[in-house]
Amino acid sequence: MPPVLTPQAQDFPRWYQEVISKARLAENGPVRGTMVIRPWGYAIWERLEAAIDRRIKATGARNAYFPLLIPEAFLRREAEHVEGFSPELAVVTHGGGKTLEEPAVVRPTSETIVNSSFARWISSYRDLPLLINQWANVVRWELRPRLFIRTSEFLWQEGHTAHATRAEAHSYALKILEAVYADAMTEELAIPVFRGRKTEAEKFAGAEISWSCEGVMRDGKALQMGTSHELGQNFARAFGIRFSDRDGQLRHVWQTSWGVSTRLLGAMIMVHGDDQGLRVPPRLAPTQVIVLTARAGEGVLKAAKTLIDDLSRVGVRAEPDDRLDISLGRRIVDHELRGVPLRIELGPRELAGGQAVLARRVRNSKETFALRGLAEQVPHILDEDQRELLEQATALRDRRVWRAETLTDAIEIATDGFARVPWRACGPGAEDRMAGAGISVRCLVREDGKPVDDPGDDAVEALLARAY
RNA sequence: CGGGGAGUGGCGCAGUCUGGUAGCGCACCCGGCUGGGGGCCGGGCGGUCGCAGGUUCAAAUCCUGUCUCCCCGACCA
Repeated sequence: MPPVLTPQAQDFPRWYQEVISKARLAENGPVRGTMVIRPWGYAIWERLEAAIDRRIKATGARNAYFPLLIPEAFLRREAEHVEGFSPELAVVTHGGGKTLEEPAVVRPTSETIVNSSFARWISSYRDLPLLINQWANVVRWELRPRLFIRTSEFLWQEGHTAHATRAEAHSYALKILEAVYADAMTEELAIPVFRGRKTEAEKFAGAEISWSCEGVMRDGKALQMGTSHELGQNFARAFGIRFSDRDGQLRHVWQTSWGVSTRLLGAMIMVHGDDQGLRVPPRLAPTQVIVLTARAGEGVLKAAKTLIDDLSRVGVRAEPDDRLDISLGRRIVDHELRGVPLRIELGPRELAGGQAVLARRVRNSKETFALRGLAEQVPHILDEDQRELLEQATALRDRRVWRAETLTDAIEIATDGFARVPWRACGPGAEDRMAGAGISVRCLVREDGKPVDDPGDDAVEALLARAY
């Protein structure tokens, strides 16, 4: 595997600098391991964010913003939740020049502060379902931050909902997993994902059931790309979120929470990146076509401008590169490193023949096209490349997944990929054994593809892998 | 907290074992050439070798102490 694909500190490729940079802990610096997304990376994120946001809103959810600081006592209300998060909290002890009577934590996630509001907002079944989402940065003081994948501060989307029944909460949690997360990952990021249920050991602190999307990186390791939790009535009881039902009974709400983060950018890099740099899916690329003028000349600049206008007219995001003071090779490499999907080269030579060279980043190919009518073909080429990226990623994934019948075989396989093994065959204590080998159950799935209602069912399989 | 490794011009590194004029690549500056895949030639600027102490005629190099950073593991979107 090309080492360049894994964002290890020792092999930061140059293109990494274009997407993200790591802010170091310094006197004037921010939190250790905080991500700073640079303009090109941010523009990619912005498109991804918009794509996810659209899908979230289509489920009926609305955006809101909640406070950054959470009274410590809120965290303590849900026993498992506080236990899960305590070690990684950043705590504010001073404010206004004085020691605070009660410390406040910087949100690691917002269940507690959101639910303290929900308790006041909900009183009737008519208030349900309440579907709220927020885009926010959160802080988790991880022992060991990892670039892209686990930074101390990260930007994400967290959804919080309240429903009248368990069944409603259940189906909503799955709708988010499927119609929002899996769909955006497949269609926008061009990354295929496994959807499944977390084991008791792996589920979210405070949840009854956690569902997740698991991606397979180029090196065979797993990345949890998104989670959707069924919180049952745990937080409802802790925060007193009750409603009068149709029958006049006072009941606790059933809740969900779910999130995806800038980690998705890490997934994009680790799945699609190659030794030439990043490859950005056309749908997410801030610039889809770079029109590169090879040499100066009266006709050339004009032809480039015309082409860009034509491309814009058919809905393609195109930009010129006419920096003739920089060598051609340098300019080409710049765009390759950033993963701009298409590069069209124009020079006197092409112009004389009424042609242009089209270089496709996804398949690393180069062909000559007639200039006339080229713009109209570009949208189709971009669609094709988007599809091809997904196909490549799917093939890559499928090569990494193997079936096993016993836990021993599965552990062997999972040291270098994914093992799919009957969960029942693993038996009690299986997860401890895996942990010894650096492996974990990424999620539980069913052979028939349906969600896992009962982990004890014969049809349930476990997906084992090493994880980021 | 456990196990490794590294601190040398702006960045990346060699030199340390075996003490003897601090070097290389990139970047930067100047001049010229070149311009269809990270340009070439020549000239230049820039470092009290993490810090403190010690040994020695002489320390980046040996000794003692100390600080910092990175990697692997444990925690995790």
